[in-house]
Amino acid sequence: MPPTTRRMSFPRVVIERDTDSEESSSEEEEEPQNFDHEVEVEVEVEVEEEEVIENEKEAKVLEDVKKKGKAPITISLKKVCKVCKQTGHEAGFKGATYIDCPMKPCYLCKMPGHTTMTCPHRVSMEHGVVPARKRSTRSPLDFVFERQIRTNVPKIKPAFVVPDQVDCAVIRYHSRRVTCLEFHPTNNHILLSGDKKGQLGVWDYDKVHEKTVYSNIHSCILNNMRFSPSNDGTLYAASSDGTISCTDLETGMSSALMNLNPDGWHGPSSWRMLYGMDVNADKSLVLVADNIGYLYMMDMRSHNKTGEEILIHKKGSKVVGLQCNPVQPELLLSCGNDHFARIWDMRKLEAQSSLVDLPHKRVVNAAYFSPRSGSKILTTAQDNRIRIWDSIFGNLESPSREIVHSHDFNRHLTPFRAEWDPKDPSESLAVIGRYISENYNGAALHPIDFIDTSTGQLVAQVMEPNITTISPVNKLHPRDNVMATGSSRSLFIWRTKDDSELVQEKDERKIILCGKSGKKPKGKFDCGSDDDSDNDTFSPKGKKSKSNKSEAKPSSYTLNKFKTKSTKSSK
DNA sequence: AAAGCATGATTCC
DNA sequence: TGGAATCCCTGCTT
Repeated sequence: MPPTTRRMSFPRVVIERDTDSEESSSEEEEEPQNFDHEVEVEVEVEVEEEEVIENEKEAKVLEDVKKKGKAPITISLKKVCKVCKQTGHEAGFKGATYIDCPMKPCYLCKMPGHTTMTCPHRVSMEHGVVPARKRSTRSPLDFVFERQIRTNVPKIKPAFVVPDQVDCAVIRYHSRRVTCLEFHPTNNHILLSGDKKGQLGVWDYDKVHEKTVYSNIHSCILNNMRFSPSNDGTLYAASSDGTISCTDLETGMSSALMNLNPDGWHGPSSWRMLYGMDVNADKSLVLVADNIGYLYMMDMRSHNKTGEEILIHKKGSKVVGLQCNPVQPELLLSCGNDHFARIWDMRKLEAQSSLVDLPHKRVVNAAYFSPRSGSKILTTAQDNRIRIWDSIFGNLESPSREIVHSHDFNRHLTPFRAEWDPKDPSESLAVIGRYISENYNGAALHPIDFIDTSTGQLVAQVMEPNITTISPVNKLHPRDNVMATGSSRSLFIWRTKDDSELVQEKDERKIILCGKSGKKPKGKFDCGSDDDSDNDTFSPKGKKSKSNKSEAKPSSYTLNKFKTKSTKSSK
């Protein structure tokens, strides 16, 4: 299947400023940023000329120094690479295209000797995602064996359905970046979102305006949340404040069930945080793990801790992911900062007793069993590789596939996690946001990638000109062809184009602006009042139009800045 | 428009 | 072993 291409036109967008005062709290006064699309102008620097000038300047400096008879002070007037501090090249954005520092290893595959632009993992596919070569550490017998075991995976892969169009959004809904998302297990239009500040958002994206942010549940990062398997109005959340919260979504009442810091703050070295979390319906347990390698279990009925904590990862390292196998709930998968993902048998859980250790080259952000058979494992590591083990019953010595994909660690971003599409019967489609940007007709955009993990092929990359921030948090709906994205502080709901047109009468999107909006509204998502620039087309109208030869795209497509419903905006 | 800040894994000593 | 320096395509503010 060829990669799904970008949409050639974008629908009209209805923007509404949030009127209720439910917006998430935010200390600072906020000002919307500009979003006037300035098309990239390629500045072709005449290097030689510049060098001459610089040399002249340098010579002058040297001359002055000589006159004064003092020891020469080294003043470099040459432009210096901000990455390696050497001259002769410069790293950074040239328009919407990022130029790597050639002295550093490739930002994509991390190998030295080339840059992202010429990375072999990018060249063949134009957009940076290709399969790594399959490792040949397995014998043919392994594959035969594996085929016998994996019986419940369909032989013919159905066509993937990709939600590729933003249907509605809440902009600046959270007061800090979004850290996790969860769809309501039974109510199809409810999206739960957690943020770095510990706030919990509940948004009915069908009735777009129905949204709440709870700000008093946690005091810092909400790392993971799960619904109670026995009561879908109850949500558990694990936070870096060291507590598990249990929230009744009807009443908004919340209680802390576990507190790893009962004595309060005694400095960063003693503060405990909760990261990984899952629920085990069979055993009626909430499983959580902390920042120093321990696993805790809590009974969901009594809300009491059961048993002692168990060291499941290297002491002192974060355990960021926990998941019980969907088919065999006594199988537990964990992953963390010690560069391992591990499989455990919950019937004999103790330190050092893992069934399997899956080594990675860097921190493992996430590890998931496949959603239906539970027999595959998908991990996301900070070495820019997605790894897939095709069968937990087969040879687990090395991953079945490693897919090079840009999802680096950045301390200011929520860690990326590749997640399975729960609706894909073949258990091969996964979604993950992309770190490095693509020059998209002059705008640097960060697509969300859909990857066929059975081949490593990029199935689709979805993006939206108005989302200029990176989208590390993405969740596919368990039943509908819907995807939720958390990008910076905003939430987006994507649908497939056809579905979207069924839902919306016209080709219209509903965008709700939250957060304090300050003075003159102007720019992205915010052309509400007087900023009524009719220039909605986004085309290389630039001055020296020598840019984008390679981007052989239509000369213009409609960007449709998100408009207000108010009378003024539609011309 | 440029600079500053928030702040986590890793490396180095 | 532990603290300091380093970092890199961020996102926001002043």
